[in-house]
Amino acid sequence: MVRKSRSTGRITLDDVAKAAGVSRITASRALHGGRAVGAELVARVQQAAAQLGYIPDPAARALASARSTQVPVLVPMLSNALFVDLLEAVHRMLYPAGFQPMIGVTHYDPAEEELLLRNFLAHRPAGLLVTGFDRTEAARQLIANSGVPCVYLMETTDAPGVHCVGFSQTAAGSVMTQHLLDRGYRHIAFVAAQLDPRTLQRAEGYRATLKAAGCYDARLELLSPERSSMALGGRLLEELVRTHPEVDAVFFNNDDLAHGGLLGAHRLGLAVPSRVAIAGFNDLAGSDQMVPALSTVHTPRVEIGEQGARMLLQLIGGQTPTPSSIELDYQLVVRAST
Amino acid sequence: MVRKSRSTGRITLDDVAKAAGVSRITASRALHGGRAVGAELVARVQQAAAQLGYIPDPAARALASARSTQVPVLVPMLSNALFVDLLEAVHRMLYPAGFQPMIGVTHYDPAEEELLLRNFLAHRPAGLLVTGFDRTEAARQLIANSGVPCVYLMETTDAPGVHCVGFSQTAAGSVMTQHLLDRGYRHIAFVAAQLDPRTLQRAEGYRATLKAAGCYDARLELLSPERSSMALGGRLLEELVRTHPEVDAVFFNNDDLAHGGLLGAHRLGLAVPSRVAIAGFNDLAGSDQMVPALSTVHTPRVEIGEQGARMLLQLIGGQTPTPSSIELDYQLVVRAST
DNA sequence: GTTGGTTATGATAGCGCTATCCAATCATCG
DNA sequence: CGATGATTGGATAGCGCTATCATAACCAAC
Repeated sequence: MVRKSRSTGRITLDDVAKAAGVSRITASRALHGGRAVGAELVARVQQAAAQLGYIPDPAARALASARSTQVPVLVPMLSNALFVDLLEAVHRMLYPAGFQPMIGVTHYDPAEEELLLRNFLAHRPAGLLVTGFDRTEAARQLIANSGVPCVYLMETTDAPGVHCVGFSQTAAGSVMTQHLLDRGYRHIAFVAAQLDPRTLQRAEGYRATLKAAGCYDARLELLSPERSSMALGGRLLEELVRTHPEVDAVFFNNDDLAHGGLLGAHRLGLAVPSRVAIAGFNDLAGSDQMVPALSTVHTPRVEIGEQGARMLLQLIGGQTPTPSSIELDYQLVVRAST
Repeated sequence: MVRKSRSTGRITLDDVAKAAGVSRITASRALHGGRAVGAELVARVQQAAAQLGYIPDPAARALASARSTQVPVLVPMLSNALFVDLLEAVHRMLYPAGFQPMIGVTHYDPAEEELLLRNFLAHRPAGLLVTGFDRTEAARQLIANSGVPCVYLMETTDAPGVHCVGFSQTAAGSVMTQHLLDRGYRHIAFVAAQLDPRTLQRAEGYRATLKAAGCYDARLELLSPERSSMALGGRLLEELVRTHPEVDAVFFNNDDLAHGGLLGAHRLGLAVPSRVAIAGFNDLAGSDQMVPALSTVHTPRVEIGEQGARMLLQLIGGQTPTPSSIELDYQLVVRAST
């Protein structure tokens, strides 16, 4: 079929096909391997494509095949280094496999996530990576109805048919609390900001562990809806020490809060850990540099990104990954601050 | 024209047009405003679209119009909070205007940037935001030949026809150096990592200012190709103090290095600023929380993002922004560490 | 040979949308 | 009042690619 062009001078598959002396559809198959093509033709087409500098038009491919190579990755926030590490890992896995990760930032807002999802799904993505399970019912429906393979990151569930990679936030919260108990602290505060579900799960771990030890004091649990930051960590530590001077250890729910708390303690002239112990969560860059070095829980965000991406690639390839839910290990990292 | 469908049950513009009793092209124009359409028809079409839950297919739009709504934003690194702030600002401006910012991370690697550019340009983006001017010749050509409006961020140039928003890295480097001189320091070291062009420009400002004051000592200039990090900052401070004990001030090229340096000084038992003054660059979150609080240069990355995005929107709209080069102000922030 | 089952290649027909031209209507003006 | 131009709606023809079905070629088995 001959076609007249209103075209841009762009090199199309037709040009490649002509140069290789084959039909357009054969050129397509030779380049993208939809179906068997003779080895000699494949070579000829690939050479022609390389020589002409052919670049496939992703819009046309998406339109014709009802699938793009895009993979939206929805994370709550880029200012949390946790998610930057996660995104790097995801990118490292997906990009070489021919997929285009598209970063979407939800700002911890389910409504915003729903909007992003709606927009991204219009692009007919190859797959989908999202953070956690906390979303609007509409968003859930969008994912389900789209038929796009989806892997959930950071948290896990046993629900059948749900593919996820994460770790037990609750258990990780417990472990650090237990460590503080083991060290002999008895007035252990918990400080959290940005009260997303994972934060609350860690709080749950903290609470349960202290209750089991008979040391739980609700007044030592500070949950702030504000955005997590060093400044907030400092402020909350100060508040805590002023209103509850008996506090002898503070478990900050995030390393940035803990950094701020540690520095706040310095400002107040409180010795760490002798007057007050400080613990963090996530083991972000710099925690080992603090003075004293920060005890924290190292979370497997890189592995989550890698394994989540790998699982998604399997789903895209039509395989059924087993297990469908992967729970990874975290690591208690004991340093000088406790 | 009637068309048989191999379709997916997706709601198309045809469905909307039918429901509104107009032709497909009129529906398209009513929704996207390419050309004038009667007010009553617009209302009817919009209502039909809303009622059916119509979502335009971006791939089809891109294919038919040779333009998508995507706007690649290429930044060197997400682990530098600077660029996260920049991206947030860009997103805030572009998204409500109907454009889809696509984050691309170059890892400070021109070859990787070129690859990203090649891939992104295949999507026929509406516009392009890139960091600085340091790229491969091929990348330059790609941008120029694509005809896609492009705004350069972080640095500025007077070259005609180049649209850019940034600040003078050199001058900002000078200002902090001058501040240290004014405070009476005479053995001022410069510590940098990740030697991108902007870092080198700041080094240039440092060098020129010290030379003018007759205080320049090349041995106090530490340029490390490693990735910037707190750990590196601590390590380099230690090295500096060991090999050049006369050093009385250190200008770290980035706040994260400075944080590490400050903490390194603590570990070594060096009083800040009396034994050694510490200065940073960028005024990242937490610099005001350090003990002592970190003197630094506040850089206008949020404004760069906003104004860069605004400029790009003008270019996309066919306007010619004046001026084509915007140089923004930075702020010397003097705190206790100097 | 003919049948039947595999490949390997091609022709055709869209994917869902917009560019472009054309026709119809209406206001403006010498 | 017809000519002119501006404005609004529609018909047609693709954008660049792949799904789908048909066709041709080949080999094994009766």
